[in-house]
Amino acid sequence: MQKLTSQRQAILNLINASNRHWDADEVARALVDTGASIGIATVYRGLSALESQGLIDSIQLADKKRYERAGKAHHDHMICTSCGRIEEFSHDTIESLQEAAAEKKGFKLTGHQLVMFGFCRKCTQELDA
Amino acid sequence: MQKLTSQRQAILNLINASNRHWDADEVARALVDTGASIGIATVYRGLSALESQGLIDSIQLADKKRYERAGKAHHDHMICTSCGRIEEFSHDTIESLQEAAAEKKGFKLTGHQLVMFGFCRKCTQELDA
DNA sequence: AAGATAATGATAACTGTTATCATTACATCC
DNA sequence: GGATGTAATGATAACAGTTATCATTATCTT
Ligand SMILES: [Mn+2]
Ligand SMILES: [Mn+2]
Ligand SMILES: [Zn+2]
Ligand SMILES: [Zn+2]
Repeated sequence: MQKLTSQRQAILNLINASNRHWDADEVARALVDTGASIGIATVYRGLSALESQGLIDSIQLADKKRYERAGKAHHDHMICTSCGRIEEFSHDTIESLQEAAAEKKGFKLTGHQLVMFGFCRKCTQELDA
Repeated sequence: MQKLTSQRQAILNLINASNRHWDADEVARALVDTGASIGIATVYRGLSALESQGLIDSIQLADKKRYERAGKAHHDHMICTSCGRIEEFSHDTIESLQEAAAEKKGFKLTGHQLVMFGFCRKCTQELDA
């Protein structure tokens, strides 16, 4: 991929302008809502092109892939199964212990994904009330 | 679910008899190969019924769900992206640091999944050779 | 043995995603 | 500026994994 078309520019701007974790459909709808014209296939291709340029990041959740802006330091995710809120966190010790665990098994790591599920503070309070 | 049918028994026996991580299709084919007659829908229903009984465990990978026998202690997974090998590991400190990270964000954890990707020892050697 | 209920299996339907392919937009060279 | 090669677009088909539908069958309880 070489051409940074107006569609891909629009996708990139949208994602860069927020801290959300977008799925392909949300991106498409948000762009169409601003009056842009973009096909869903173009969104999928654009997202994966932008990701392989390193311009955006992604996490693969159970059902679908979600994209977020790049440039933040590495982090993992905590997902509220009640309201869908996605919280980011990072923990250097966890990261290095992962490396250690891999080494112990003779694995050469290329990546990892740690996802934690539970209830965010707000949802916990609402459920307790 | 209350009825332990021959089909579900067969699924359970198959999974209990190995350390593999099975997807639905593999289970179906393995059972058909032994001469059993079982529909793919029944396999899906059986797997999820057995899981909610706690009789088998699962991990949700990017593309599909995989089932393994229950009863092993909690562990996470390391996957070789070259040969598909799935190695299990557990690390108490990582587990408790996860708890700590969640608490810091006000999250009440209900579960988590840590998957590491890379090259297993064998594949690393083959690639170096 | 009956009756109630849950499971089965073939298949349709659904979701997220990639492939196809004709058309369009860019960029480059003349 | 115009021809030409190349990559992107968009509508839509296809695909994988999974769940839903529904008539039929098996299992459990009395
Ligand atoms: Mn991490
Ligand atoms: Mn763990
Ligand atoms: Zn929440
Ligand atoms: Zn390997």
